[in-house]
Amino acid sequence: MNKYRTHNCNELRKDNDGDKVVLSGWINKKRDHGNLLFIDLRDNYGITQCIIDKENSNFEKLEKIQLETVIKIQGKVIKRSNDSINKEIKTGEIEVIIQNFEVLGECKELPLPVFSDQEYAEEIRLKYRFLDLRRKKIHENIILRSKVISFIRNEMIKHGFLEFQTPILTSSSPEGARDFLVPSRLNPGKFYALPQAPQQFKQLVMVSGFDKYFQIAPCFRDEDARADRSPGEFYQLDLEMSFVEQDDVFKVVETLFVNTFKEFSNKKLLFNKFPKISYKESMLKYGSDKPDLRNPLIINDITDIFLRKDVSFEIFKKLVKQGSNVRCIITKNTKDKPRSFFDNIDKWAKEQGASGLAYFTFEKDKDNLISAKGPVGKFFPEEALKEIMSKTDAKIGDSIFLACGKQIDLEKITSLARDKIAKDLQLIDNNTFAFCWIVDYPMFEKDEITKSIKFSHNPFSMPQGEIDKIDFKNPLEILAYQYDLVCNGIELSSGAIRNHIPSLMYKLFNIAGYSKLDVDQKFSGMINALSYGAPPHGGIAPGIDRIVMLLADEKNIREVTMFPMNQNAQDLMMNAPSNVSENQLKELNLLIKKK
RNA sequence: GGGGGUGUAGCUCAGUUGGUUAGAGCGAUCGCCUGUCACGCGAUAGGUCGAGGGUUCGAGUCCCUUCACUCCCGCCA
Repeated sequence: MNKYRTHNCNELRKDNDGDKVVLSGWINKKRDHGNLLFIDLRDNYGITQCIIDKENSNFEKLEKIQLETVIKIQGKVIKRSNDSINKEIKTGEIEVIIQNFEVLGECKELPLPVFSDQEYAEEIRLKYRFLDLRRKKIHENIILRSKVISFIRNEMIKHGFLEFQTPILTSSSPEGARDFLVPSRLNPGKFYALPQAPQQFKQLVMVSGFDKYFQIAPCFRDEDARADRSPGEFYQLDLEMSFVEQDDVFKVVETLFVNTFKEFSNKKLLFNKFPKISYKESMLKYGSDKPDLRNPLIINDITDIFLRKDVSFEIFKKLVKQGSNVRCIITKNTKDKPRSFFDNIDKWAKEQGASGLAYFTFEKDKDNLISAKGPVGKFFPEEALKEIMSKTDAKIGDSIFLACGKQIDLEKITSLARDKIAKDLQLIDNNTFAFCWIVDYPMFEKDEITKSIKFSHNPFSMPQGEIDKIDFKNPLEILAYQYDLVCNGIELSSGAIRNHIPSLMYKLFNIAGYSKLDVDQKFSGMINALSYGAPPHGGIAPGIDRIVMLLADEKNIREVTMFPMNQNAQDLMMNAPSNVSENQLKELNLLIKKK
């Protein structure tokens, strides 16, 4: 028999009545009645109420003991009387009468209470993460994360994928995010980089003939943090397949996500077959390439209305003549909303840096004529209103919010407004997951500052269309087999069918300003491998942390990360990053520049 | 790099128009209490009001500077 326990703290039931047991765990809570003491003993599995009275010689010692001390108790299980059963816990029908106990791990006065639903400052939670992780909600989140990863791994293996590890110390790449660098001792002055993703390696795995690969892969990017973005490191389900087209990848991923989300959440899936939305359509209808499809509001472009002679909204008309566009959002049946509802949204838009949102409501007057009610309604005669209604599917009683500006600013403000208005009108069903694919990303985009052409996503993506018919003269028109998976407005994943043809790759890199020599030098491993018989291949890499975040219904990625860093990329518990000794620096041929 | 929010007891927070000795709950310590499960009751200790400077007869409160944490923008192929 194990000397620490015969049962865990979630095991004993009324059938155990009379059993002699040994339990070990943390003191979760004490309730001291002077001559009678209740102790809630907690371990990973649950809680068992233990009890001792003054007759026992251990009583005084246990009465003084600190919460969160680890103890072992020997005792006897007894059934609780009917009126003292606790239905909140699985062991609530019994309790253990303590006969003897032993302290296994002492506990100092706590810097934060473990038994409490209160929220605490992150700083103290991160410093004492081992205490924070004992708390119920986050403890369960971390267990969920483990189960999700196991489940995904099983599913992948079931579908014939092989799991491989790829190097953590690799080379710096010129594209993408900022690298974390590791100095090389044996190669003075040179550096390894931690992989931003195993992108090149997984392609090399395909070239090596392994057909289907996956990995729960750590990825390192030295960029600033956000609520849904850990600084430094995160995990991807990295996967790649040979001899596939885009739809083959989609099929695998959809099956995986539907199964995973059904297994770990009770929320509804809005689509079992994820809709595909082109990048262009998404930017127009939702103002974003990560639309929240739970939100029924849709953006329409009605620039043409402001070319009509009978419309007299001169501010917008002037801007339209100068090249601006007008986009709008229709809200259904909002004619009875108070003025303050509309004005609040206009005020909010101004706070977001826009010039505000104009609005009016479609009405019918007593002569059955359509009119517009609202501050700018008078500028729109009936015929113009009819045209707006047919373009936007608006009905009498609906309202319209209008924004005018340059396309990029319009996309930004209408996207934000779409979220804001839906939130105010409570249009979003929080009990739903709405997945979609965003497809047909442009291969290139124009850098607004330098005016040069650059890759808009992954330079290794395959352009669409027949290869010998691609119009390289108009690079901004070239679409790529590049796709994102989005759920509830969160970007979960990016992927692509890869370009496995070196000659085509040189052409595309040339457009982005890289010579053949540049490509040969910077991507030598890749380009070399693709020259020796590479299969067509493609893949994707869903973010594990964000998947768990959605399943755990958490807003912050640190709630599903066991030992996260803070916003300044510091580990407050381990004191990382830290200074190193002169000797270590010397070995690495490094000098620290004094300020 | 830029913008917003927060910072008061170990923890979570209150603190009015600038005005006497800065408060509460939890936790800690001590005492009372044999059926609680957020047990209850009483007492005690615990404060550089993030830091520095300024205005003022007087600053937790107003002003300036600065630090920490956090959210957002930039950034994240």
